[in-house]
Amino acid sequence: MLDIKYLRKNTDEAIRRLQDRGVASEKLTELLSLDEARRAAIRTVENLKADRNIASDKIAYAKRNKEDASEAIAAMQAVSSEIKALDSKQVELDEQVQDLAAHLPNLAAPEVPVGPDESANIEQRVWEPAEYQNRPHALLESPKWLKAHFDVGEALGILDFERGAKVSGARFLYYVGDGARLERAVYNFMLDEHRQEGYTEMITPIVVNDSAMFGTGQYPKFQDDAYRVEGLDQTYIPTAEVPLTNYYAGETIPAQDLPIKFTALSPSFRKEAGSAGKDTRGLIRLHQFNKVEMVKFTKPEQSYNELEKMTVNAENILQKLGLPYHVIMLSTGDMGFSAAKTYDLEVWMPQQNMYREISSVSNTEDFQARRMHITFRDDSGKLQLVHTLNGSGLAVGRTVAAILENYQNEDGTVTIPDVLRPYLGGQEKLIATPHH
RNA sequence: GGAGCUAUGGCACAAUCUGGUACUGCAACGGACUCGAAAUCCGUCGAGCCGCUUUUGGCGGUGUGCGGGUUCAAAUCCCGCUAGCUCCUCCA
Repeated sequence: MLDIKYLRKNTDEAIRRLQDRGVASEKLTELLSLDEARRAAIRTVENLKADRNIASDKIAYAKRNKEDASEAIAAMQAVSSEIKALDSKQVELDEQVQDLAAHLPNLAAPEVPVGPDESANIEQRVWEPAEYQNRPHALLESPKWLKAHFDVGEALGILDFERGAKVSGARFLYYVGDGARLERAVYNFMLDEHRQEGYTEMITPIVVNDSAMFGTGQYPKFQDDAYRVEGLDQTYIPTAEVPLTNYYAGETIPAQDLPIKFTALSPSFRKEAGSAGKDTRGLIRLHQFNKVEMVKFTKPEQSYNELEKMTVNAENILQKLGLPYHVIMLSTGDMGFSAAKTYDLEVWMPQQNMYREISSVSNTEDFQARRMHITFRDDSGKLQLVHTLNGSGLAVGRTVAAILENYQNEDGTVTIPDVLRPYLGGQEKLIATPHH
């Protein structure tokens, strides 16, 4: 949620910055004129209420003294019904203002490139492991035997998309045998790394209420992509960002505790509405996938420094796994609803011959904190909104996909990255094995 | 799922039956006393949100778990909900 006072005072600037985010200027002018009407209604009704409070005191005083107050009561009857009518009018305006405001995206930080979509994103840096040029799939022309990750996984018998579809539907799968073990190794590795970096490990609810979904900005605008539990005020989380960030909803955090860092593994559920036909095979786009998430609560002046650190925390995972990637800064048109600034990490997929998103790290500044009412007391004792950040560290399924594609060998086996071997009993390769 | 009880400042509680300024204590803050501190005494103390404003402040509105209703007036009466506790039932 944007600060309505900022919108009032800096209307021209706000219009321009919202246009950068693809919001028509009429949305803001409509909001502000409703807000003006709302404040006028408040002024009127509050004057009446002040009168009523004084009159009520007089009536109470008279009653205590056994005097007749019927004339004053009769006069107040009219005032009271007027207040009632004006009150409901004001509540109506209030709801309209809230509803419009709740649909406005966050404003982009000044350094974020302005553009309509991903074409305006800016590459920040590229990384690849030192020995990468020696791998066969790093060649300009990929060898013929190079397979897509889902073909590698199906040939090894460790990914079963057919039975996933049979039991649940399209975009669901079973990990089988070493596939399940590899997935588990990957997220255990990620959690251990983040814990060493000072993140507190959490296991969160994976079903949350509407207020939590509103707090992080998924609701009310993006309900269509959520797995809502029918008949209940509850939703399967699209990311652990929701329960992790809402942990402190409505609370004042002791200032000396900031910054606070959480990490959690969780399944993530997304309907992928509007993605029909895209990435229909493999681990890239599923209705349910595992993700290790990082969340931070910071003081305002810390948040951009912490954003850089969190991005490095995500990059560290890819570097230790030896997976090539690049970091891009998303443009105003490509960023998520709540973000003021976002870095995406995209991992190299050699068979697709392109980078694919594997992590997204964002500073939402006080946008989510205002929706959730998360505050701290600054040095002068005043309440201030915290800043919240979130980032994937990383999407686990996509990491498995990147490993299968980047570490596959000509004989169909997959070499296990060094850092994962301790999590797999020292195993060095994935080899096709029968299972039941 | 069933029954009962509970929800009031940072904490602990009173007022609820019988509607009319939300009591008191602790904590906190300011001051007096003191070389200083403790103790004692005096004073202040409803967080947050909203509106107005001449903006280190002032005035007003709201605010007794949440949402409604009745009433001139609701902590108090009525309806619905949520959370916690106890018992029953069920369960990994």
